[in-house]
Amino acid sequence: MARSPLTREAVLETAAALVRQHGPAALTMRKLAAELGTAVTSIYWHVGNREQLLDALVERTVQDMGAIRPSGRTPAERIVSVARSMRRELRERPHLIAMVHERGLTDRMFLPAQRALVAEVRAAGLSGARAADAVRAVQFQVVGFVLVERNRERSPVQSPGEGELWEPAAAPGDPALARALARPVDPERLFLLSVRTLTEALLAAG
Amino acid sequence: MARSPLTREAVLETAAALVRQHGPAALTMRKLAAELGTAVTSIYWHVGNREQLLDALVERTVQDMGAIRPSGRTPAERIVSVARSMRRELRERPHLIAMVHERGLTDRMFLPAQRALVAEVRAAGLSGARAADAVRAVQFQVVGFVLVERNRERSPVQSPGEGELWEPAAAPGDPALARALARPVDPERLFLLSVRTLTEALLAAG
DNA sequence: ACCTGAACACCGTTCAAGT
DNA sequence: ACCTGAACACCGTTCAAGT
Repeated sequence: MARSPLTREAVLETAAALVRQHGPAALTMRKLAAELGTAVTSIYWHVGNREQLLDALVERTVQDMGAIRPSGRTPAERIVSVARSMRRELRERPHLIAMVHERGLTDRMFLPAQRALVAEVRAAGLSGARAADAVRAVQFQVVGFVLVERNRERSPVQSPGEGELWEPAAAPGDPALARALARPVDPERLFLLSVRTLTEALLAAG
Repeated sequence: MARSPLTREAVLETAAALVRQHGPAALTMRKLAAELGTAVTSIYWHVGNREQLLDALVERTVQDMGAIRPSGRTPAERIVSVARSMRRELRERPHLIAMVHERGLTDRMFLPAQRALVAEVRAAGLSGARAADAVRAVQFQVVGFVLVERNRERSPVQSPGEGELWEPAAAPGDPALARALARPVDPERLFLLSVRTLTEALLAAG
């Protein structure tokens, strides 16, 4: 595909596509060059070395994160809605998000979401250091949950799975508990439960 | 250092040391061979290829995770103590833990901790699916928090840091909030606050 | 200003050959 | 049973040379 003159934008575009589909490990300078129909070394002229290329992709991702529109009737409901938006946005770009995270730009990426959280926390009557704690607790919880979830999906075959390890004997006198632990996790449900519980407890302190 | 006959144990030992100090990326078959004073290819005879070597290291780490001894007077206190133990164990082996996690063995690694959590949750009066939810919510929260924390430490220079972004103007009418958000996160404190809040709220439902 | 190929120093892995 | 070096196919990066 040796086409129109190579441009920084084109390089980033193709690189982003490669990462999105196959992860950052699949982004080699040589494959990228082949994809673009140029010599490997041309890439260096436009975007610098591999590290700088990845940095540029990350920067792009951070810019692309949309604004957050809270919805719901109470502050708690609106915080939960913000959390769900954060999770959705994270899950849509798993590879790129991991790279953003590795570069320590997660906070900057979540600045719009954080502003929304601040507003809701204040609306619930919290202020000062207490309000800051609540905002950060929710933010850590959401990002952490998505990280755990992502890794679980990457290798869904827990060996041996949680299941086998939780024979009824493991929770004597409570077969329902044993059965529940033997079932695979429903992440969506657990996420909602966790965020809702934490949020309501944090706001109740106000 | 061409010494005594090469053994699988020696290979794993040296490999683990390399990973512990410099991370998995620094573990190349050639460097490992140099460290051991053997030919690169000897490693393949003893532990197989690089992937299998990493798998073996992970297996070792999982086995090494100690048992958990809860402490405290109430179930909530004891759950928080379990959470702190989990966090400490995770933080002591950051690289290896990340590898365990990538291979989806986190659940198995935390089986002892999970048993402890189950016991405490039941002691607090929860049972059935509700108890399972509580256990998993705490487990996700702890692992997630440590993952977030770890990535933050790896790249402590948030650019621009949260600080600059939270000029007093950002939280109009609440300079204390703005100041609190401008300060760097105290992970230890935030961890305790988050776990304690979530735990107490989860147990209160029982 | 932009693009190129050759060359370098690194990888993981295979394999035939040694003892 | 254990260890070896040579060889292969892949990396990222530099650099002098082209237009």
